[in-house]
Amino acid sequence: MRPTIYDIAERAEVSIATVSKVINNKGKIGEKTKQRVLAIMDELDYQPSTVASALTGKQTNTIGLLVPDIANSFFAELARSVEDTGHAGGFNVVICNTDNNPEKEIQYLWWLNQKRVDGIILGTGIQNTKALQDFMKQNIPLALVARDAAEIDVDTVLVDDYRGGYAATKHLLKAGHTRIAFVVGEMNNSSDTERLKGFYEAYDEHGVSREEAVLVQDNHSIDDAKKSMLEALQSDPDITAVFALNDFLAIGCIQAGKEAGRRVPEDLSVVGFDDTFIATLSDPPLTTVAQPILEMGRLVTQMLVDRIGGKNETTRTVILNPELHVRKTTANVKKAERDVTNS
Amino acid sequence: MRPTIYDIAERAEVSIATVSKVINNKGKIGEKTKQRVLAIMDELDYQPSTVASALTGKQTNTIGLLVPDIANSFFAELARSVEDTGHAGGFNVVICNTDNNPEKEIQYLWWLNQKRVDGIILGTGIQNTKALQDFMKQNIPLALVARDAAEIDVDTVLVDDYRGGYAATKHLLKAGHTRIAFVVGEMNNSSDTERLKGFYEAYDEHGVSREEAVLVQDNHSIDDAKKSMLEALQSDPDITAVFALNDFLAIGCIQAGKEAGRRVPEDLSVVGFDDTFIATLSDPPLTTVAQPILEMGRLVTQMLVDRIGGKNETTRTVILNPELHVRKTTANVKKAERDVTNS
DNA sequence: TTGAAAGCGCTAACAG
DNA sequence: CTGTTAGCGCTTTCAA
Repeated sequence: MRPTIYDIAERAEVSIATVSKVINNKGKIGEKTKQRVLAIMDELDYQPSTVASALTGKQTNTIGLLVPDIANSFFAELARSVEDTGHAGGFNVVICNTDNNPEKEIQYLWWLNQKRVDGIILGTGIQNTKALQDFMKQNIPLALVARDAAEIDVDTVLVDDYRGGYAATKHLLKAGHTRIAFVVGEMNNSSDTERLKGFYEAYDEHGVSREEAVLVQDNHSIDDAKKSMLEALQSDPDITAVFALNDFLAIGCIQAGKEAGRRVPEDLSVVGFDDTFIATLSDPPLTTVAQPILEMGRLVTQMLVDRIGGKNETTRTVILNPELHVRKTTANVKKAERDVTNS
Repeated sequence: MRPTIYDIAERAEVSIATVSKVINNKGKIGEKTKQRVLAIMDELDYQPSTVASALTGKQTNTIGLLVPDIANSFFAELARSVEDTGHAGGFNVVICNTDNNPEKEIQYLWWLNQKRVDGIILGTGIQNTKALQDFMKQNIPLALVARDAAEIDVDTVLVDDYRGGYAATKHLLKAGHTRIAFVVGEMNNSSDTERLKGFYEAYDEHGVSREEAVLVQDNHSIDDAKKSMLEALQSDPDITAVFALNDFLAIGCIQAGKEAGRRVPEDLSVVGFDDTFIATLSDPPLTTVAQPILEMGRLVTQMLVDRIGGKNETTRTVILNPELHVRKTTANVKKAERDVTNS
């Protein structure tokens, strides 16, 4: 069996209290005893049980991370950043895939609570606000990332989605596009709605009627986006550009464009969102609104760790600026028309 | 504060032993008391502390997963599968990114041990065999996935890398390619060496001299692959095909090809490995040797969970068959020559 | 059926 | 400086 603090105490001929003190480097212990105890701990491969010390009021040094799907690059990259930062602070992180399923979200929350994790990062929308507020009575540190939830008062890190939507749209509008497809998932979270607001704001500012825009909803995968974009392109050939709310959907749109015989970017401009690695690997490389994923992960984790440590009193919301990364999937609409004529 | 078993017992006017029994559905308790206790637990949002019960001999219901980098799609998809399967069995999973760094590998192992996780899945090469064997004295259930380690006796799930390498190469050879670049990372694990063996075996079988092959090593990223492939292509224009050991590297090679003015697949055929989602999203879609990632994750996790539960006595090694998925990045070399002549 | 009591491995007063 | 002791929240005999 694994050695316990008693085994160490016995072999070192001291009390368990003394051993505990050298483990935690607390109180005063003679240098000699300390060395002796240390030597024996080493010899026996002794490690204090986190389980036992957690029971006596200490932490579990574990945090939970809820995301819709870790296989989605955005969340994978975010998780990497969270884990790195947590690791640096002595924390392990347990991942939870919610699939945006309200029941799984709540279930995971309670599971983590039962395991006495020290804190939880929510990278998934919590649909059931009531249940969440109930949960918060447990008083376990929470932090939000890439999600906004005005109803609850917790540390939050996100990107200015409104500006992101605005920037992407303006870029397209300036290139002469007016009939733009807005390709989105469920449109059930603040990110989506904020981006749409920015989208419309740009329309207004350019004096283009919002009627010109075409909303393409309910896209949950590359294939969904491809399919619905294909339909949109067929029923409305005037569409010359698309703004997709994540890089995956954008890739689907590029594929749809190609399948519909539209060259990208000459005949169809595409802008994505997130700037995960697939944006650079796409062909052509994708113009997209970049979220500083790694920084977001680092920030939330740091905020959560600080809160666990009892620092920062008031809750904070950090809003980062998204940045439009112009690559090769967007072109001037005039150029597009000229090309079409020539071919 | 969170309610404890004592609070429940008090309110229900029974002993904590009774409460414990209804929690675990053990022993015999009167239906009435049972209902009363249950009602109170519910009312108080009571959840037994995993920490406390783990201290009294029960499990933590947590497993660890070590991977080089969760941001790498192969491991992200694997992690998703592991988490799903674990979740179904009542386990949470904590992720650990090792970056293939021997020190991090060992450190994580001991961290997890200290937290008393019930088992660990190794999806990363453990370079330090000695340290690993030392660790195994802790007697904590271990399982390997996508890695082979003949030195240690643990449950293992992997793909037949030899066959995978052979299949990919044969596909290229049959298309008339002989000068093939073998693009690999560090070549420091069994997967890589086995695939190389399969690669050479195909050469031998086709009566092509192994001298024809060109090894391109030390590629750790898309950019690495792109760069070294570009160099290879310039210094050796006779190369007409490449076999890259993962999809990322393959994408880099496609990019290199395009940059070198080679059309893919007409002037350069590319075969990857893994079949992560980026293979379908690449342009053209990537021909690649598919690993059944989800199944692999499901299997190891199930094996580990079974072992934790005290089932399966002897350790097992499950070898899955890789499958060549032919898509659009490979073409006949003759056709390539003809095309070149025409243009 | 129910309960009393002894631990699980560790921490934290409080005494010496 | 070092040791004694009382818990932390739960499980598990063993009696009643």
